[in-house]
Amino acid sequence: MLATKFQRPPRLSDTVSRQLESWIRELGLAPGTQLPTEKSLCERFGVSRAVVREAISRLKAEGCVETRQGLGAFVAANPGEGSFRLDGDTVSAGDEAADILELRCMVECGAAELAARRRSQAELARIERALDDMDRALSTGGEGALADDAFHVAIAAASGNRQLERFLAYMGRQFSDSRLPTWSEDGHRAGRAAEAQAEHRRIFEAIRDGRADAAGAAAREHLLGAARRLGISPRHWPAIAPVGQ
Amino acid sequence: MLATKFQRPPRLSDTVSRQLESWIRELGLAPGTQLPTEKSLCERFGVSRAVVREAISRLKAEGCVETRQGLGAFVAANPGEGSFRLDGDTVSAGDEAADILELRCMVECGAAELAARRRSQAELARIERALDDMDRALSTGGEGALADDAFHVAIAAASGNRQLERFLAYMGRQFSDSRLPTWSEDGHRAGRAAEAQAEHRRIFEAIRDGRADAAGAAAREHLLGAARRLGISPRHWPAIAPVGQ
DNA sequence: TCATCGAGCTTGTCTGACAAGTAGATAACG
DNA sequence: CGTTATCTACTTGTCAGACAAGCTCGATGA
Repeated sequence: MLATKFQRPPRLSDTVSRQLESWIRELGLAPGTQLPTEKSLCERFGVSRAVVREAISRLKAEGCVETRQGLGAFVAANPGEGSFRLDGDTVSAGDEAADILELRCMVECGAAELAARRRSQAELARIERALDDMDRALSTGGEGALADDAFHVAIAAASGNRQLERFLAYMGRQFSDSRLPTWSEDGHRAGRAAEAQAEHRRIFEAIRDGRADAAGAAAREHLLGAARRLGISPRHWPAIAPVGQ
Repeated sequence: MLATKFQRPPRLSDTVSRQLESWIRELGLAPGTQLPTEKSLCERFGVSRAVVREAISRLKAEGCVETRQGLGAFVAANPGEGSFRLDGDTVSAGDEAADILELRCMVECGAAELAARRRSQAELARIERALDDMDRALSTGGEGALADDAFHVAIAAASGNRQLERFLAYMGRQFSDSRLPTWSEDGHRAGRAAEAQAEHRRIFEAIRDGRADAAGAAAREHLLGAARRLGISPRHWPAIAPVGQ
């Protein structure tokens, strides 16, 4: 099934974009250098403009090309540095996990504050639904990690800031393991799940009541609690606790 | 010149790809799920097939969609897994520029607070050096954007959080244009450069004196000022101003 | 029952056209 | 002569319609 993937003839736009990319890299074109026009690329590669445009569209998505209507296409400022990545290996290492948690704390607190200011009824309901799901998981001893995820995603969405939402979603994915110790059987028994849920509820109530500062503080408490439950608390971490006091 | 970036109307294909992406994530479509056909997407978004194809091409490049000729388009195995990206094109749309600034504000304020707590003498000196460079640029009417960049990078480094530093460096790259209106000839004449520099100095002094809250507040003021200088202040933005009051 | 074929769908590619934005030359004006 | 306004040529962005290539599935026939 997947084998067919490898014998499928490559699409023209892929070929062109690959050639263009290596062309840029090999010639070491400086950022800002203008690329040939679409028309001349069509002639050079012997393809239609649609293909060239799709190839360029891909390079744009990869961040190594920018285009301006009426001007042309240019080598982007930082080819290859177009994205931010927290790679999985570093996430587990002690200090870096703490750093990431700290970064996440800043953003998550900000999201909670904004959510308290801007939440709509629908978004509030979505947050509460996730909260209820976790309540159920708590009473049945079941799996609550998914609802936990949904809870944080819903808060990010309620912040009304799409970029913030995307960034937190990204961090959440990288940190998906981090909820296991809380919602595992052990976590239920040791009361970690109940503890986390209490923190969740405080965040929700503050957002519901529109108390931005309280929401931020509750989020901070929750992240601190998460760090404790994960056993993370190196030299760096404690420093952020007193923020706002 | 590059400042026009912020008022450029977003391209249709960007809008479509963005909507498609959020659509996929919000519905939580499982990997392998088939997407609507290009034709129906055209009707749904009211655009031509070329636009839909470019949007999909972009999602393919981002790795969250795969297509098979004769079959259709499908949600990829790991949608948006590997990295986080604020791409240059989406930065242009007004609301999104505001969202990014808002996100940046959270992180930059946090960095300033941490820097005030953790700065070493060497890091402090590095910040001051960048500040002096900007002073020189100010008095000679010269170019200060590079030193401006160095200033913020130095603060991020002084936070002692590597991940935070990397993330701010990434955002700084994406936002490199944003300092032009401040340090351009016009910016010098209109006093924007002097204004920014005064804000810089307040941040530096708070960090030097170890006043974390003041450093955070000064950073917030600076980001608000930057937004003002860029002419960004849509519905979203003002809400973050009163944080901490 | 089973192999074959074809209609009808999908994406991939091509073509030609027009709209929108920019830079540079040209012309008009003080 | 210098400055401003306009116009032209060129670029990317978008549209429309067509055909090619690949896939699914049911009708057809042995």
